[in-house]
Amino acid sequence: MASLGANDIATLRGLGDAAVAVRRHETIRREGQPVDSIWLMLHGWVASSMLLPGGQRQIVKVHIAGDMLGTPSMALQRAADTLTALTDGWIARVPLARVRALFDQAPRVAALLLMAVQWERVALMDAVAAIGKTSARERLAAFLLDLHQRLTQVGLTQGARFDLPLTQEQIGDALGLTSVHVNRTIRALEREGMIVRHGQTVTLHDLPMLQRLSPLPRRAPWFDADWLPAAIDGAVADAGTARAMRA
Amino acid sequence: MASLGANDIATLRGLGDAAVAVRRHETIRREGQPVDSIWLMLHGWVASSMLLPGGQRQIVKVHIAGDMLGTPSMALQRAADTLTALTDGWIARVPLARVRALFDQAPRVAALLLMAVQWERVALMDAVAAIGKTSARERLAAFLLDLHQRLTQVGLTQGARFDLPLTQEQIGDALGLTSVHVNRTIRALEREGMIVRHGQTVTLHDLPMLQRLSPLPRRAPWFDADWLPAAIDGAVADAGTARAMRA
DNA sequence: CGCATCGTTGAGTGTCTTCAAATTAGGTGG
DNA sequence: CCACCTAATTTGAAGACACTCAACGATGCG
Repeated sequence: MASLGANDIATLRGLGDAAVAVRRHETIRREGQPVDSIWLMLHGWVASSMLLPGGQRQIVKVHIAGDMLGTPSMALQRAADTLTALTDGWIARVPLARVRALFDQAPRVAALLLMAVQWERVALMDAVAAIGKTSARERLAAFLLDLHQRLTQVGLTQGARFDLPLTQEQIGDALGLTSVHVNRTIRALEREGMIVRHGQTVTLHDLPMLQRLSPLPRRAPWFDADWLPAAIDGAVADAGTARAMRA
Repeated sequence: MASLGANDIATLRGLGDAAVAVRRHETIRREGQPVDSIWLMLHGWVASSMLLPGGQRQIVKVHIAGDMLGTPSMALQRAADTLTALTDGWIARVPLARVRALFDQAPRVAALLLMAVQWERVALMDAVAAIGKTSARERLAAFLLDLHQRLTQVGLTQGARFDLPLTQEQIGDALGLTSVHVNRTIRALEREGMIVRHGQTVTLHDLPMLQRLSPLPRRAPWFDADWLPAAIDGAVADAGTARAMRA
């Protein structure tokens, strides 16, 4: 459990209802809707986005397998973000009441949940810094490295290669850029030999260079077993949950 | 407790050590340092900022009285953000062990803490959207409105007027702009009669217009007593804590 | 009163955007 | 399996918003 090494997404579904399939472009939950549940992401890609009055869409987070979806809005009356499937996938609903119950019945899991949320908050701080202060090149490098790292943790990379099922417009929405400029930036990195593309597949061909270009540090999580309240419902469930919380 | 109406910052300090004074420009905690505590903010202004390799500084959050400081880094081995006093003020340290204990001893407070953190996460999502997709004018309007609202909740506004002890460079660091452009934008809003300044004092002279300009919605928190686990240590402490958690 | 910090303004530059169109890829039905 | 249609990528050219560099003015503190 300590360092998120566990590998059973299945046990994590102890919290959730039966898995449900979602299709590409499908809206899981729209912003403004009342909040009554969160979701566990079992397979596929989902974007959490916000629509601005001017019609622009900002993707706030790109979710992958193992992530928890929609949790920020649990402190709100109406959801702040829209959850849209970027690919076909599988999700499992978790009624908020079940999350609530964790605090009484599984304080250890509740504490892990808090840590996971704080981790997400740091990721958002990184995003603010990247979007606010860095160039398109740097932002794109950080974006690719972050995805590579997260995908590696759930076994969805082949070495430096991984599948990136986002359109350049969606990448732009995530990075605060237009699709046109995303394209130019991607092609520049490609021309310089830092990345290689084949269809949706991206290979980080010069990782050291990309890391030098990225403005964001790699962060070390701190899941010290001693920190947390005593276990109640067994290490297996915890391991799965911790993995889910990586989102 | 339900809607954060309570008003005793003092009780919230039940969690914290004795108050400590900080002076303007003083660093409370530097990024990269090991994490062993958080802080409650009793008085003054504090910036949470991140330093990028290029030397740029991004202010990720401007903290005011009643906020909790440094909590995102509790999921990390080393702190992600630097906490710097923007004005003289008072803070109270809370060892992480005491936060940990909440989960076993006061699940209701722990649940409130999670909600407060999620609320902060939404604030960061708003920041990402604003910085990523909006103009300097819109961003500044949203910034002023947000501060006005938060300051009002802790009784630090006089109607539409409040004290804004940030330099234009600091405002720029928070909004992803240079101080020069912040200045031009502020003066434009001023020229158009939306705001009035006297020294550090700002008056939102045309609130409806500013709200129309701001790209961010006003968000309604959801602190439903029923949602939370049963109270353990009394409503008074909860009220104070909830207020603290607004940060 | 002098110095440092902060605010203000001008002029020129650059990164990214907007607008537009051509090319390529992907998916569906015949 | 090809034809077609839509979605996505790619490229060009022009424009805009915000940045950089620089200087001057105001403000406040010691």
